[in-house]
Amino acid sequence: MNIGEISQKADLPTKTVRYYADVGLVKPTGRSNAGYRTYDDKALRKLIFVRRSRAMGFSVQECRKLLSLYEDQGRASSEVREIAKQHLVEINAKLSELNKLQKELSMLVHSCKGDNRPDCPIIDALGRG
Amino acid sequence: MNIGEISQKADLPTKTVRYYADVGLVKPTGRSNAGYRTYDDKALRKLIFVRRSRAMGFSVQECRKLLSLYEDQGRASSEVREIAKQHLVEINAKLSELNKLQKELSMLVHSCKGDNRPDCPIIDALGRG
DNA sequence: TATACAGCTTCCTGTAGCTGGAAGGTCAAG
DNA sequence: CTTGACCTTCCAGCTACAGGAAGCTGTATA
Repeated sequence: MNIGEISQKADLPTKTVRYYADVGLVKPTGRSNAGYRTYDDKALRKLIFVRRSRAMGFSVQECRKLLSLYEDQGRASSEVREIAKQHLVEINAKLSELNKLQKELSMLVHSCKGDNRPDCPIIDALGRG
Repeated sequence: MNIGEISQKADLPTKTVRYYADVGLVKPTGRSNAGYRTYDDKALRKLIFVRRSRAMGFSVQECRKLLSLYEDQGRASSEVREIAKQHLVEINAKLSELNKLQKELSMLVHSCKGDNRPDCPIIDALGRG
């Protein structure tokens, strides 16, 4: 497979596949005579794995680790679980922060009449403190 | 005020204050003979306004707009409200995405025993599809 | 066979919002 | 006079790519 084909199958932009190759996350299986990157089905599975991991919010670094565990038939599931748990902690933190933000901002939006007068509780709230 | 003093009062790193000056968000009031940035109380209020806006998740671009509205005594509150509302939409989108993620990942973490055996539902889930 | 056109290559730049560091000038205290 | 804190500019790096230029390759068609 050339990069275009695998990009389609993995549902990733070619730019991204090339990037993953550059940073050594998923390297091409080989090169054609003309220098084209070539990929096999195993690489495809890896790319899909990475896409899904990224969609789960794992960083490229984390994907690197997860991928090596994915590859390693003898790995312990505890390692994977640790990464996922840590990630979950971060997600929860972000979630509660966003929730706070949402409450505060929606309160402000609702308290603001949004008319032509300059009186605006949103601006006032941002200016205080 | 020199940059150090205003940074403390505004509760922002000097690097950040300098950055805001560079991008023209909050410019120093003037320069001392030695070339030191100098700030007055009005600039301080602006910096605090920006800090709070950033904490509310507004981008620097949005802060630029909000700041000009903050400065403009004759502005209509509807403009501010529009920005805030749009921002709220984005926050809500992110929130629901994160919620989905959280559910999925915590399900995976709970279904994974995390022992020394290589059998791992997390990896399996990432590998499928 | 010429030519068009899609697909591939590398390399460079830019994004957001800073942060860290190097090299060097300035200011007040001891 | 020296020390040390504070300031300056400039340059690099961070994440995870995206956009684009210049140029080679592969195939289909006139």
